[in-house]
Amino acid sequence: MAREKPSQLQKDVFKATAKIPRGKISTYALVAEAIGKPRAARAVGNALNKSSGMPSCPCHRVVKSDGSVGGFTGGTRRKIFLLRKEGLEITSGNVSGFENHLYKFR
DNA sequence: CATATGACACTAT
DNA sequence: AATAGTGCCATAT
Repeated sequence: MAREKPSQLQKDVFKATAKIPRGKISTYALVAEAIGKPRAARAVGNALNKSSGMPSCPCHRVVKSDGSVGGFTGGTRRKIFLLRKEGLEITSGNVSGFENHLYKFR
C-alpha cells in the first residue's frame, strides 16, 4: 500500500492541534488562524480527516465555533465520548461551556 | 485546468 | 433562537 504523503496543511494543522492541552478544546477556525489561514476552517477539517492514523491525534479536542462537536468520520459518538473523558460535558452534540475550555493558542 | 466534495464560519431572514 | 444561503480553502477525481 502506498502511504500518502502528509500535505503541508495536515502538518500545520497537526502541529496546532498537538498544542492543545488535555482537558481543553479548540475550534476549527482557531486552528486555521493558528496556522495562518483564518479562513481555512474547512481545509483544517479536511486535513484532520486525513490525520486518521497520526500519532497523538487530539483531533477530538477540536470542535465547531458554536460549541457543537461537529462531525467526525467514523462516529461523532467517539469524539463525544473522548471529550467527556477529558472532563468536558456534552449535551445533544453540544459542548457545555466549550468557551470555558477553549484553547486560544496563546 | 475545471468540477465536486467536505471533521466549517458568517450573515441574513 | 433556529434555519437557510453564501463564502473560503484544500484535496480528490
